[in-house]
Parts: sequence; C-alpha cells; structure tokens
Amino acid sequence: MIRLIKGFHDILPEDTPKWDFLVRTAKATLEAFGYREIVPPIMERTELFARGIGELTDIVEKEMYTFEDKGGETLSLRPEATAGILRAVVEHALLRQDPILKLYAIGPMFRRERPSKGRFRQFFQVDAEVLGDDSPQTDAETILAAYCIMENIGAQGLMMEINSVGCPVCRATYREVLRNYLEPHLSVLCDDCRRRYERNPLRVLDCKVDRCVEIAAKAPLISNRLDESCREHFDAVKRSLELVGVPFREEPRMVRGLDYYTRTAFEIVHEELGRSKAVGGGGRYDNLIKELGGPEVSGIGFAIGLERLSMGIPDDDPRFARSIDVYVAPVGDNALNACFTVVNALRRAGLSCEARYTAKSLKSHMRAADRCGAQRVIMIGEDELARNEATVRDMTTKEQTPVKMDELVNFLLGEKR
RNA sequence: GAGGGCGUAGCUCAGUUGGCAGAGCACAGGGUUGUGGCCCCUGUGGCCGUGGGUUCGAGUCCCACCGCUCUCCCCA
Repeated sequence: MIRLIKGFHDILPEDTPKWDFLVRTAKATLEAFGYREIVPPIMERTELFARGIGELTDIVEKEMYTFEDKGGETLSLRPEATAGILRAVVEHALLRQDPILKLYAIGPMFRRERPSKGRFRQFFQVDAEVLGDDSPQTDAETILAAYCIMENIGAQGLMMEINSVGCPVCRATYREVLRNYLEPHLSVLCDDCRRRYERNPLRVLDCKVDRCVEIAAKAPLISNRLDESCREHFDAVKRSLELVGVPFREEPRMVRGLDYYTRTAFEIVHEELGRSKAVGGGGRYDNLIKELGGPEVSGIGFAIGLERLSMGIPDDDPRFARSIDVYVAPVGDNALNACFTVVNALRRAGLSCEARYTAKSLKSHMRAADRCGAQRVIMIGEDELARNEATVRDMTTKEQTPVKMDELVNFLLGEKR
C-alpha cells in the first residue's frame, strides 16, 4: 500500500460538506465586501518568495519545498499566498486599470515543518488583500472582513488581537531601543533569542520560553515609540473597529513571522488553543509591492487557515449531513429498466438522485436510501409495473403515494416546492 | 531540530503470570413473501507495523527498524 505524504491529508467524502461550507461561506463573505477572486499557481520561482517574504524568515530559510525543475530553474511550492498574488498584480499591471484592488484567493499552501495538531505541510488558506488604499478605515474593514468570515461560519471563542509594528522609520529606532534594553539580559535569554537579538530583536517579544517572557514583559513597547503618523493611524484603526463592534484586544507584544509587515498587524486567536495556534493573521505591508517591481503603493491582507477554522466548529451540524432528493429502488429484475429511465428523467429535471441497479430486497434498498440521506424513495416492483405506476415514499412522514409514471417528475417537483 | 505516547478487523479499542485472535461500531443477510432509522439473531472480515532474538510455545518479554501521533520552537 502506498500511503500519503507525511503532513498531508485527504479530505474524505464525509468531511467535504463541512469543508465546502467553509469555503463557500468565506467566498460569499469576501464577495459581499467587494473582493474578487484570483487564482495564482501553487508554484513560483523561489526568488519571488525569498524577496517577498524575507530571506531571513524561518519560512524561506528552512520550510519551503524547493527543487530544480528539468529546465534548471529553481522553483518552490508557495508557503503563503500574498507573494504570488502580488506577482500577478504587478505582472498584469492590474493597478493601472484599477488603483484600488481587492482580491482573494483560496487554495493549498506548503511548508515543510514538523506536523502536529492543527499544523500540516499542506494546508488551505483563504487569503484576502486590499491594495492601493492605506486609510485606517481600510485596515479596520480588512479586520472586519476576517471577523465576518468567522461570524458567518459560526466559530466560537475567537478573539482579534491587534498591534502596530510601526513603519520602517520608527521601527528602526525602536529596534535600537529594544536592543539596548535586551543587552544586559543577553546571558539569561534562550539560545534562539540570542540569535534574534542580532537579526530581529522584535521576535524576542514573541518567545514562549518562561525566562524570556519575563524579560519581554518589562521591555519598552513599540506602541510608545511609534512616530506621529503611525500612532494616529493606529488610533484611527482602533476607533473604526469600535464603530462596527469588532471585539479586539491590543496585544503590544505581538510580532508577525513575516518580515514585510508594517503598521497594523493582527491575529485571530482561539481562546483555548492560544496564540501558538492562530486561526488567522495578517497585516499591512507598505513596501512589498514596490519590492516586487510594482508601483509604490501600500497593501493590507490576511490569511485564515481552513483546517484550524474547521477544528473550531462541530462536525455533526445537520447542515453537513448527507442528503439526496430521491432514491430509486427496483424490486425484482423486471423493474431495472423502468428504474433506469425514471432516474434519468428525474436528474434531467434537476433532482439529485441515487439508484442501485441490483434487485435486492426492499429492506436492503431502504437501508441504502437511509444511509445516503434520501428525502424520498421511489419503489418500482411487479405491482407498480402492472399499473404503470411508481410508489413514492416520503422518508420523513412515511407517507406513500402511488403516482403514474408520466406524472412522476411533476409530482416530485411539485412536492419539493 | 528536541522530547513524550502509540502501532491488534474498514474505524475505535480490549487482550490477565507468555498458552485456541476478541468486543463495539461499520458492512452483508435474516427476524417482517415488498418497507429505513430503534431492537434481536447470524455472517463476512486479521501477516497482531516489519525484521531478528529469548522460549516447548510470543499479540504479550528483549533488540533494531519503519510508521503514526502529540508537545516545544514557529506559524495558518
């Protein structure tokens, strides 16, 4: 037996109704916000991710599926969606047609990490981006869109956490302030944080090691070091969120894993799973589009992990139950052809329809009908054939009605309405 | 990368001091000559992860390997 790749997973037929519900709800919500779908490929040149996400990030350094193809180019499976979307936007000059773009994409991402609960090597994300608008209301609206997806799906116990990581200017000054604070504690920090001190001291604030948390707790906060425009922007974002009633919590130590974020950063956190298992996250990026060869415009976006979102909602919701309009049961070999034509006619009339072309016992048929969630069963046996009829059973009320073959489609369509 | 747990029927798992391979669910048939869910009966279904070792005898003890899973780091 050949088994699936570690960290990958099959979505089985019993799970697809729920999965489909998540995807459809996310799409409908985003389209209600005016986003349009874009479908970039799942592979890009490695350089795109290195430039976009940052050479020094864990993702690019050690988690990408990278290989050389037969033509000698170095390609990577996408570890996140934003870089590919922006590449497409720049390549097709979409911002020239429309100075403000709102785009979303849904599909699998790939990161070669150690799998664990809620963490996969292939995982699906819903990803949304707004380009060309850096108003605080747009930040708030983006966070609202993420929140509405959750709300429409019915996820419980979720909280929006927000922070501002400043612009490159105020972040540079803050970085030095933070370094100065951390320096005397260097010997106490964990190995990782000592490395972070050199390369990206902001990440120390996000460390989960006890003694680092202690030190980080007393560290100066970037919220006190934002320059005037960043501060005003962040305050305006918070006011806008309050206007529309999005529940949020300021999290001054939140830092995101991707290098490109500026100003607003946010995460959607499950109260029970904690911050290490964010359901979604995102933020503003002021320089990324230019970095990828596009115009100097700002963007903001977020990603929601579908597997993690799925974990938060029950599997046994009646909406996810298997269901079909009609099951057609032949009783006796003579009924097989009659059933075959009936099924065909019903499907052409738009009814979902299941049949078994084996003249098993009626009891077996009924069990099969029940299993596939049939609303009605059409029984055709010797008695019915003799009268050119079929017997229609309503599986909920158990009511049975003899119906002439010619009238079957109309009868079922009429009953359905 | 570091550290735990677990591999027995399609699924979830029992399996005693080492002594005939088990249950529930699912599936098939029947109880009801043509009527589902609940109930009852019967049946199908196993390289006990793989390889070696100890033993008269190993699902059980020992060793190695493989696989899965969870935690940490990081993230969706």
